[in-house]
Amino acid sequence: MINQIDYTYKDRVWCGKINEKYVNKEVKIYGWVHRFRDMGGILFVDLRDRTGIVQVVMSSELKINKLSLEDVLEVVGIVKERPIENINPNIATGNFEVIAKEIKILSKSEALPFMINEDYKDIRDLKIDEATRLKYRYLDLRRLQMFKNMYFRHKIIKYIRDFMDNEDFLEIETPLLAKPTPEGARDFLVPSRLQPGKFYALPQSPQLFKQILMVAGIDRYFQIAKCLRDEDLRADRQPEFTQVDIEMSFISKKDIFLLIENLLDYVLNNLGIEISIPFEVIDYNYAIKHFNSDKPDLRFNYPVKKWNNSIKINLNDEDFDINQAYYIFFKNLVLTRKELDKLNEFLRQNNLKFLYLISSNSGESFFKGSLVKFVDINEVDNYLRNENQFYNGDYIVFVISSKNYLNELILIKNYLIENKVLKPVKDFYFLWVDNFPLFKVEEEKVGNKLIRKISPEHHPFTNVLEEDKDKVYMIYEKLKKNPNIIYDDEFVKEVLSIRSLAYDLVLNGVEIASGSIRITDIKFQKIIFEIIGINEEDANRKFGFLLEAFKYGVPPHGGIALGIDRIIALLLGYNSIREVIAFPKTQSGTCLLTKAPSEVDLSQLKELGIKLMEVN
RNA sequence: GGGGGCGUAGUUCAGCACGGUUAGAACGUUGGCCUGUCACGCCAAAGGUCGCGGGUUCAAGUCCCGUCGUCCCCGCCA
Repeated sequence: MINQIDYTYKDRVWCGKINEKYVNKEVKIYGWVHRFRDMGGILFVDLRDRTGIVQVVMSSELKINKLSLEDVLEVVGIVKERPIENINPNIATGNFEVIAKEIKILSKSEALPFMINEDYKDIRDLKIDEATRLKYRYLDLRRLQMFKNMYFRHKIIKYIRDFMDNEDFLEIETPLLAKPTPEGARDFLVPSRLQPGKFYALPQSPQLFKQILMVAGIDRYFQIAKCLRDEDLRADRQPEFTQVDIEMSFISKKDIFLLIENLLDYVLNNLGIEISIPFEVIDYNYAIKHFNSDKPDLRFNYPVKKWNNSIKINLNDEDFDINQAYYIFFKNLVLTRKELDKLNEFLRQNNLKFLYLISSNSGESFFKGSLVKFVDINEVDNYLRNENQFYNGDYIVFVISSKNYLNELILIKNYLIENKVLKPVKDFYFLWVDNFPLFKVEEEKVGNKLIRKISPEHHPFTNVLEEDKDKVYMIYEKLKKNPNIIYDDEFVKEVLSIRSLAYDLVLNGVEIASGSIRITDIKFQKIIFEIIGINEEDANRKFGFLLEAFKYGVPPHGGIALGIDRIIALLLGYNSIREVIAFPKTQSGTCLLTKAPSEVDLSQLKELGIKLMEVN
């Protein structure tokens, strides 16, 4: 019998941590049968726990029942150093093995729905359908890779809490049963039994509560907060996701930037990732103008340049307008023959007009591509030479054009990135995008009429850049005089030109945080509400408690929220945040493990006063 | 709401353009052999409503229509 008396969880010896200090000592280990090799008289078992794998050697005298993959074992044995010829350099414990004295099968496993011991060499290429993985998520999570993801996530959150605590922030839990908010994303609704006909909403974010906490004098708040939005899913969007929600009083934008830079520096350094702070800051307008994006990926910074329309391209194609022609210039881009062929194929398939320069072995360079017949090569060559300081035969140039010129150029860029032809200037490129507009103007078709509407670009509590404040009063007055002025394009331009105190943090072209300095002037807040079409009555009904709170001494405050799922996925190199979430939903919002959402008993509905109706 | 990809053994895939043998492979599973393997090896076997429904056809995994599931994208996500 295995002696249990003096053994506590503190004495646990992990499979992956067997090392020289255990040699010739008796250990008790627990784990799952990762793989086994039955040689007849001797049986090798790779026993796995979350830390790794160790080889257990069993002689035939042990007479244990037949093993299956993923049986749960308790093994008592002596750790031995392996003879040199038997060392396995592929695993961390490869110098050692456990010679079993006693073995207990704690639990048997049936044949598995998919293999989880496949993470070796070329078997790594085997892919399991994600739906199958999600249905048996507990098996999927047993894989060391998935455990590492969960561990990384745990550590990130732990270091965030350490840092925030150190900076005098309080973690405060805000309610999950909250007030429905008609603005923004669709709410998940929760019917109230005690008040039939009324509903709670699951919070899209703790926004209003954290601002109330500032009024409450907490001053520095944060929360690892679940946020819930009933919108369509994507690889980087789940209906519930986690944010590091932060709010501070008596600060400016600079303080938020500083805090987040220090936070990420601290957390990532603890995880062995070096980053440089402070992060670059670019203006929203600059980003849009030069990258056609409010979240540019500056790991691959290739500016788009306008084509000089005096350099003729004699192409008869109604989609091609030389006055709309742009080109992108990839520095130091050298393609192999194979890469070039693949790129050609890609460009042709996407029907792109292009021209590129290649250099031959003899040092000569010449142009190729679908536009080559339609240009004067010498003229183009001279032009590019003058325009681009570092022009030489190693460079490749594309000229394309259409109404969607930027999208097409970005398509090429993305293709080159995906095929690893373009190399990132660094692994993790953080970037602040600052001075977002305060408003956006949306158009909606009602019948065959186009309705224009002003709405907040960030959210209605976002403050304005001080020097643009007068503009807000101006458009407010104009709208009051004539609500139809919204259909005047000059007026819309004016509305869009108003800058806010809102900012995003971008990592490798992905928005990972978003925040703003808030409005604390009740009068100004009311004007904003009016501009975005929320009248006084609506405002009081929806946000009256916030306006009321602001009457009793509100400190200037602002904050930010970081999307933890996205950050972790990016740091670990995943496109999908599902790889870093233990139990994610599919694109149709179902949990394949539990089959949620599901139908409910009629009695449950009755209690809530809810009757289902047909919806087409 | 829209566009696209995928769905064949437990798993990963081949077969489908151009319809025509008994639908194959690898891994896994089951049984057997093997005392130094480590992606062990060897021998043998079982395992399929080709997602589901309908249509075309003498004949459908293969062609057509619909539907369901899943993945990617647009819309949407203050």
